[in-house]
Amino acid sequence: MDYNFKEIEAKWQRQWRENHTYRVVEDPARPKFYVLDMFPYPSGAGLHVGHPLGYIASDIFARYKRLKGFNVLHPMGYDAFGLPAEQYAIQTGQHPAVTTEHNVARYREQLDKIGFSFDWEREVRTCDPAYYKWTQWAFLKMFGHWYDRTRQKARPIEELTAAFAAHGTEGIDAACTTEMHFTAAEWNDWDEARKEQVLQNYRLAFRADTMVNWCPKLGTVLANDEVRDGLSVRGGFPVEQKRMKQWLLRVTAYAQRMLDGLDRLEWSDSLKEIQRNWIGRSVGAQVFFDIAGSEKKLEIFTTRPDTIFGVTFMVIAPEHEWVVELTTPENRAAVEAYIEQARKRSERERIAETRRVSGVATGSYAVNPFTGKKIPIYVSDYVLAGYGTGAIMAVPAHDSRDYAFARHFGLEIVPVVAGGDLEKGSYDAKEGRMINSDFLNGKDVKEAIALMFDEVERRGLGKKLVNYRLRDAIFSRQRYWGEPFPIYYKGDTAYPLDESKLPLELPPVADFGPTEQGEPPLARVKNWATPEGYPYELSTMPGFAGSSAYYLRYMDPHNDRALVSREADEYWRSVDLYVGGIEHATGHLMYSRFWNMFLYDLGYVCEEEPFRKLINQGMIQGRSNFVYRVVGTNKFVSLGLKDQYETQEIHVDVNIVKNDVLDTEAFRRWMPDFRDAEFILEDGKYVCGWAVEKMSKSMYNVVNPDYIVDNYGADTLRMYEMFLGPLEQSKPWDTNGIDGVHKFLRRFWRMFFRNGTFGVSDEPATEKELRTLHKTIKKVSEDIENFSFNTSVAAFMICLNELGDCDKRQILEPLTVLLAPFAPHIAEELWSQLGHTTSVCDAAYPTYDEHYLVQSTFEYPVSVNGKLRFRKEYALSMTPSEIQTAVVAEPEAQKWLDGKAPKKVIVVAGKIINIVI
RNA sequence: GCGGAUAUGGUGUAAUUGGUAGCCACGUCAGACUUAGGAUCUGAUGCCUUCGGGCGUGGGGGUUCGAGUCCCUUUAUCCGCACCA
Repeated sequence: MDYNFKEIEAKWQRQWRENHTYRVVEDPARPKFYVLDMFPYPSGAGLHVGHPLGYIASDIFARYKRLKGFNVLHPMGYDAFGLPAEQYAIQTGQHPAVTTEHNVARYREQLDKIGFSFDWEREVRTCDPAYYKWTQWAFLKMFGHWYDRTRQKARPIEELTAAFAAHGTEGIDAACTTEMHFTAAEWNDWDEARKEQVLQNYRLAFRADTMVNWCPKLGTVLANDEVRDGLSVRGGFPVEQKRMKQWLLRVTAYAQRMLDGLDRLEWSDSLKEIQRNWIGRSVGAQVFFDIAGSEKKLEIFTTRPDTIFGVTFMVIAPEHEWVVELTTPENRAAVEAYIEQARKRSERERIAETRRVSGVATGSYAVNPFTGKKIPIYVSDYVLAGYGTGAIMAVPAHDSRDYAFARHFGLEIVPVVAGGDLEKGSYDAKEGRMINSDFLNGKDVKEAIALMFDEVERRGLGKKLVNYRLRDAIFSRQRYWGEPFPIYYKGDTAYPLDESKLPLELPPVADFGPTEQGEPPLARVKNWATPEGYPYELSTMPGFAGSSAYYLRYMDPHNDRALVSREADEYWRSVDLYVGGIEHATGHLMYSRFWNMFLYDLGYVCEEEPFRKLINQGMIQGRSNFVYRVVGTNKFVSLGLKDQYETQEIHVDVNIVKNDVLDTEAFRRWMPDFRDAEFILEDGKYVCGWAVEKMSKSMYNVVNPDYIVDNYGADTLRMYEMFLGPLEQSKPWDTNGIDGVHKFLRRFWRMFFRNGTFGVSDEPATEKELRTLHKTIKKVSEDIENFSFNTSVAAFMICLNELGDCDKRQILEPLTVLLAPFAPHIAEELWSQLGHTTSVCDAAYPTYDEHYLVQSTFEYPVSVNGKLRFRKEYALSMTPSEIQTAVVAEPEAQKWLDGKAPKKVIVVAGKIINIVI
């Protein structure tokens, strides 16, 4: 009987579905394990072979844990709100809900073919009102809370208003947009709208007028992680800076906790590093500089207060709020022109012109608090409005940008650390002795920094401060296909919708683009307002809103009274293993941690961190094939002969190429142009060229998992994807080589059959066979635990090579279970043929017996003068000196010793030997 | 500029974690069975060689009896951040 994977896979997939084999229920009697994949955005293109890589790895791990006796939660769902469906809707007029539904069905079909052990009864979709009710709910909670920095915890906003009413801002250390100071009397005197305006400064979800990334082409604002190199990540359209009133989440309140939490997570170092950089903590000093002829003081942030004696000018960002005030009448025209020019430049242009020095003097002067000298204040766009205070003290001697600026404008350059040559440029003086710095002279830089922190504080000039690069997340999008905000307005004041009114469902619209007035699509909805007639917010939430807490929803997906019940949360707690792409490092993985920490503060979840261990699978790139057309003809020349002709390289569909050999008949059928193609062959074959490129339709290198499943089976696909290389490494997909894995499965299958009929022998296995079995169990299990799936697949192959044509139940039965996580269909079929009536999923994972692995002897390598000459087995029980004697007495050793007595015999840790002559 | 990662046969990779480099596959070559093979099975396959051996893990140096592995240095590629004060 042949290995008919088609029949077997269809049969078992049907059985699993009918028997709800992978349904999971909370069971306090069993230990839990939560294995999660990053849920996909169901795009119109469907899955290619790269997408399931992570899913296969997590499925193997989930199945392995289940066999080990864990109650495994392994769910799947869809991140269904988002831009592509909406862009498609604008173009075609098709409702995104319709295309999304269609794409979801297609994804499901593709996923099912691969034989995943998902509990589909827990499926979630972010665009489902029953789901996004809880996204809106969390938003309302954030709106209703502020962050107490003293207690490092989110607290209800009512506690803040009570404190304000009792003693104003006195004694309150809250995360806020700008520091505010007012008394209880002032607070109590304000009307509701004014109070609300003040509270927006503290709420964790708040509305503010800020500089945002505006993408005109998409007609929406974007978060920082959605912009790269001045272009939108989705679509690649230019993004510009614009001041707009937007909803934001105060993620910066959690910056320190998110930073500290990283140390406790089992994530890769590179991923942690990306998040650390993104948070960008830096310790420095806030220093106020007097402005000559003004009561005001200019606030700056510096990490190098030791260099203040070298400050010879100051620079503020073009967007700095005091620009107008600081500009003297005679400089007004120049400054205004500069600001106008800076405003017009897109982010992209600013980056491109990074090296060009530009700026203009305001005409005002500040006073260096330590030297007492008057120093000019400039405006330049090399200072960013969004970081620190938007103003800097310039130390041209030790900062390359300040240096370039000073040179350009002929400003004084004073070195304050010894050791560099200022003619050549600035030098960053991270160490060295201070000079030109009064009381700091002769001191070491590190010492000077510490002294200056104290001195700045003692003189009342400022204080030590921690600054973060992380910015609050812009949370509104002027789009249709997202969660509506549960917010309505009375005048300009925002009010939260009552929780009992959730979900606030997304209303239908006929046109998905912005209105003529440039308002979001929801402005087209008639009566988009509360029953009382107060208008709702017109923007919707961004893509990351729905994905920030989906892992919690899987724990209790049908609960309509809570995001997750206390019981379910306390059982599943947090994700034990999360598998997904590293591209979410600064987006989803930051927002989820923030969201979870917030819910943790409020007591809704019991773990502060959502994802304990995280594996980033590598990206699967495409491997394109080429044919070479002889220019001006319809002749195609094989790779090895192409240099003899003038050829044109043409992408050819990789699906009609096998092992780089073109199926010429299929090629003729592929496109009408090639129907009469002629071929110049080598060795009777047409060999194609190849290159690694991005997997895309236009390169004809997209390999569809369905195609592999149809031709080789899901089990082969699963094992081959793992065999391709280390999980975390990016690599090109190459169908060449899949035969090796397929052959393995056929060989395994054949071991259970004799002359076409099923039959295994009940004879006891030999010592050698048992040794192979136990070695394999140990190796495969350890490799799974280490996510080294490529080597575990290799271990299976080695096992079969060693077993030969062994047909013993004692060996084959445990191997079947061992193989089940990798190739569940074939394992299930063989398991049932072996006479079992229950699923192989319910089998017990085989354990290995040390008895078969422990060696009584050890093969010692023996080298003479450092050159390894031979190996010899000695008993483990021998002492080093016994081994020495034995080694020197070996005839082989004598041969190399050549009659001489060894000068030295080296035994390290009782096992490593070298003889020095 | 700062930070992270990677570099091993024709190809994907492996290496008991400092101990015979190249496991397992792909490919290639040879053979067997076949009317046939893009099926199956067996064997060979790092490079050079005067067949003694020599050389080999991006390059150079070091530590060590012994280095793919540790240290220094350098090059290349990939990724993240980036006028971040």
